[in-house]
Formats: sequence, C-alpha cells, structure tokens
Amino acid sequence: MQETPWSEHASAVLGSSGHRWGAARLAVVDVLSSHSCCLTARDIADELRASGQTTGIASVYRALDLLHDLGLVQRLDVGDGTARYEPADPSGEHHHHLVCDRCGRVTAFEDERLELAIEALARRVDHAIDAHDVVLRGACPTCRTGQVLPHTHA
Amino acid sequence: MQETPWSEHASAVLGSSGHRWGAARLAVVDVLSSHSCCLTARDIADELRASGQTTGIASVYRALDLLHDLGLVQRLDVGDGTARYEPADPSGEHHHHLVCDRCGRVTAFEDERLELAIEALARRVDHAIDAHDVVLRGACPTCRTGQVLPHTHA
DNA sequence: GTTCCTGCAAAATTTTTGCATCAGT
DNA sequence: ACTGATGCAAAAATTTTGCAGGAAC
Repeated sequence: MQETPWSEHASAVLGSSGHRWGAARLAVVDVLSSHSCCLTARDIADELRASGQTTGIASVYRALDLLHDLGLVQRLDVGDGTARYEPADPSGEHHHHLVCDRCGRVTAFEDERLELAIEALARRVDHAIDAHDVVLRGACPTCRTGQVLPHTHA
Repeated sequence: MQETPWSEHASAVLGSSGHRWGAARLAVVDVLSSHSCCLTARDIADELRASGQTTGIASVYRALDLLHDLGLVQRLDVGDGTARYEPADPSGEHHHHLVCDRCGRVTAFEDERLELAIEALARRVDHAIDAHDVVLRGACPTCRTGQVLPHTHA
C-alpha cells in the first residue's frame, strides 16, 4: 500500500466523486499503482488472492469499470480476447503498445510524432475524440532471433 | 456470390496455399467480400443463417482464423470484448477506426500523416512490425448533438 | 481412397448480473 | 441508520475443442 502520484490522484478523484472507499476498490487501486502497464482483471485478482485478500473477481471488474468511467484507468485490448487495464497518468502523458505476434508479450512505447499526427487527425474528424489507442504488432527481438518462448499471455 | 477484387485475391491465395475450398470458407469469404469494415463472427454467422446456410459458428471462427493467418483478413478489437474482422486489401491500403463512446458505432477513416508516423516509428523500434491498429474513441456527431441512440454493438 | 473440412455439441474463458450481507459515511 | 459496496454463485456471451460424418482433391 505505497503511495504513488497516481494512487494519490485516484484517491482524490474517487473521494470527490461521491463514491465510497470499499475494500475492493482500495485493493484494485493498490495493485494498479504498482504496475504501469497492462494488467488483466485476472492478473489483478490473482495478485490479490496471492496477498491473502478475498476480493471477488466481480468486484475487480466493478472497480475497474468505475475507475475507467472516472478516467483513472485506461482500458486496452491487444487482441487476445481479454481486456487489459493500466493507470491513466493525470498529466495526460500516455504510451502505446507493441505486441509480439509470437510470444504475446506487450511492451510500451512513446512517440511524439505519432501523438501529433493523432491530435491533428482528431481535430479533422466529426467525432469529439477523447481517447485513442495504437497497437503495433510484430516479432519481438527475442522471438525474432530464434529463441522461441512459450506464449505468456494466455 | 459476386466477384470482388478481394474475393478473387482470397481465392487465389487460398488455392495456392494447399488448402481446400470447403463450404464454410467459401461462405465466409463471400460475406466478407460484401462488407469492407468490421464484422463480428456472430454477424457473419447470422448473415449466413439468414441466407439459408447451415454453417456452424465454429467453422466461421476456423475460417476467419485461417484467413487471418494467410493475411487475407485483418482482426480488430474495438474494446467491446468481441473480435471484428474485415477483408485486408492486397494492395496494403488500409484504414483505421473511430468508435463512438456512446452508441458503439464504428466508422472507418484514413490518414496519410498517421501512416507515415507509424512507418517511421516501426523502423525505430526493436520489433519487426508487420501490422498496426489505431482506434480513436469519442462521441459521434449524432450522439454529440443529443440524439441518444440505443447501443448497436451488443 | 485419403486427407482435410464441416457441423454439431460440449467445454473453456471472460465478463456480467442477482442477491443477501456487510461496511462507509 | 441508510445507502452503496462486496463477495459468492449463477448466468451470459464469446471463443475453442472433440469427434463423427462428409466433401475435396
């Protein structure tokens, strides 16, 4: 239960949004705050279970849903059929994802030029864009050089 | 069963890949060729059912999986937990997607500057990038102007 | 004729919902 | 106390797998 900039921010937003601080929400925020990238609901539930908490998976989903509605977490789909969640930086800074075709591992990256292109595009379209995701797919260095690893994303 | 550039291409690739032309594959290619954007497995199965075919949903998934492996269809996830598929243009031309936060509708768009940024980025990273998806989220013009429509994506 | 494909049904996952109980304010 | 949150279990939805029969080559 360490304090991070994000978990402090989450506390503030959740507190001022008229919602209560139940055990499940606290636990989910705590797990998220210790990872910056891409956790599945199952990952979170497993981590909680491992630390002795009895949080139900349904509560994890409900907490994630609320945190997403409050703009505190980003929801992401890399194509394996399970949703992933990560803390959303209050400063608006964010990253995108590289997904290895072979081992399924997810890596984060940032790119200013990409962001600029998306911003320009967002102004051009009819929709009122408030979020975006970019996923690049391809063999990661490890897989490309022949060391075939077992899938780790399933 | 009309011939389109894409369905001809798909026939050629499937034919020369050592795979057979079963009823399910034919049917799935036929449905895909008449839509350029974003069909779920269910959409395809429903359309086949409606046209009197008895194609099983499992065969639809298997056909889509094969077509994806052959590079004939693009798999896409817009975040509602169901995979979508669309024909992949053999020329390499492709589009990305706008998803309405409220009604869930998906719209296609193209943007040269975005593609250039992604190409430059792809050369910079360690992965051997062979595909990418971009999803922009935000209220569509219809939803933004107050006409709240029921969700159509579920 | 052999091998691969298909369709049905069953299983495995992921996510959502109902409901009684419990906790936060 | 009142209201909303939680946890368990059951349900819903999507995708995968097994298998026997049938079709493609």
